[in-house]
Amino acid sequence: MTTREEQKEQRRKLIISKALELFVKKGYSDTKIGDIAKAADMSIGLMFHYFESKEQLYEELIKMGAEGTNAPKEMNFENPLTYFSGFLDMLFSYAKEQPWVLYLFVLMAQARRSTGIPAHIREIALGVNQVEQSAGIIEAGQQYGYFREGDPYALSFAFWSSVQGIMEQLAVSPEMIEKGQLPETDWLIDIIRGTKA
Amino acid sequence: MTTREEQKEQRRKLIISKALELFVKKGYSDTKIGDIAKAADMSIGLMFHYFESKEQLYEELIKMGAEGTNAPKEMNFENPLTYFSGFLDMLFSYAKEQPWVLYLFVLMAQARRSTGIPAHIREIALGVNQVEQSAGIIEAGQQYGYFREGDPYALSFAFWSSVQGIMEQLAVSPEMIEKGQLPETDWLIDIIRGTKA
DNA sequence: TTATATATTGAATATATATTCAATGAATTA
DNA sequence: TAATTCATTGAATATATATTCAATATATAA
Repeated sequence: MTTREEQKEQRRKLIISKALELFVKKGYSDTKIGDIAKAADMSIGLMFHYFESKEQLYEELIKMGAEGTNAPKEMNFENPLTYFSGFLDMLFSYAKEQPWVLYLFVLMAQARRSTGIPAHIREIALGVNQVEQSAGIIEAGQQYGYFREGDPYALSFAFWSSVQGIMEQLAVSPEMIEKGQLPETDWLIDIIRGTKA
Repeated sequence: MTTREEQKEQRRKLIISKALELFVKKGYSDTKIGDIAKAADMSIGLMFHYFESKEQLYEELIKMGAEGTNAPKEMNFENPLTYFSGFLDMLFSYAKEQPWVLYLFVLMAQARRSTGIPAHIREIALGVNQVEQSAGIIEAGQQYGYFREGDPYALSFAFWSSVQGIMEQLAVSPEMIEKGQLPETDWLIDIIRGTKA
């Protein structure tokens, strides 16, 4: 038997999780409140009992993502390459077990790019931008030969945009995950590492 | 002095080009007819004089893309790697001069992925899918050491999803293009080529 | 020049969908 | 048990936006 508080918390989590999946797969505007309600098996009216608006629900997800995807900042690593490979390994391993981690990553990327999203929410997503930070790591690492030659910012941009493209596609291609046809970490690392012996 | 026919043709082209840019930057649903009308500097009513619906306008763009992005199929190449590098070179060079080539590429990619798009239009976009075709080329090329080891389909998927991610981001980041911070072809080729001496 | 066809507009309409709300039932508390 | 608070619903409302249309201006044709 669940108490009312627990019940409420579970409901909220259910909505959050269904909404996340839908937002990622259909985008913010194409995800209708009705879609979420149906996915969570409840009336539209009830949705508004738990979240005051579609926008606020979306904002809550973005805030979760803002915390979650900040993780790598705190990771410590032996050499700068493992900063990147470690993050990718995590993402790929979660892709199978806990797709919501992957979904959150994709959600953030979409929010940063899409202009159809309420400005103040987009700001939050833009605050978490791996490109800038990684450019610094790449620049430093280039001196020791960890990374290939080239504009550090452009390298960082290429790497993260690629990761984003792959994750976005994976999010709507469950069969790739089931079949075990996930890209390998090294393939992507080679974008920034370049050709080594 | 322009004749009416020419005038009409120019108007259509203007609408097409503004719509393409907006669809790519904001997505199908977030692009309002009013946005296109404003961008093309005409009334909403006039839009409907030239295109019978937003959907039909979008479909026309997708059909253009279906022809355009088929191009590499006809390219002949000395070794299988130039099949990919040639396509990338083209895309990057057009990114500066004729962004609409890049836009068309992105539009197709988005249409393939997004479920918010009318089904019959999405079908058209799905008909042009580089992943399948490239997987065959990669598989064949692997035997001669042109490509790295690994599931050919997964390699193709990784490559094209990366390209897509980069182009999509470039489409909304004009400053990257202006600053000349475009990724280099080799960086992306190394996803499938791997580490060579 | 006159008549006809096309271009253009702004206002009207239709529709989808977010949001509100009054009513009802179920759980909690006194 | 009685009173009160919370959960839930379906119907009503508000709003945004695609689409239609009648009216007007401008170009072409006779």
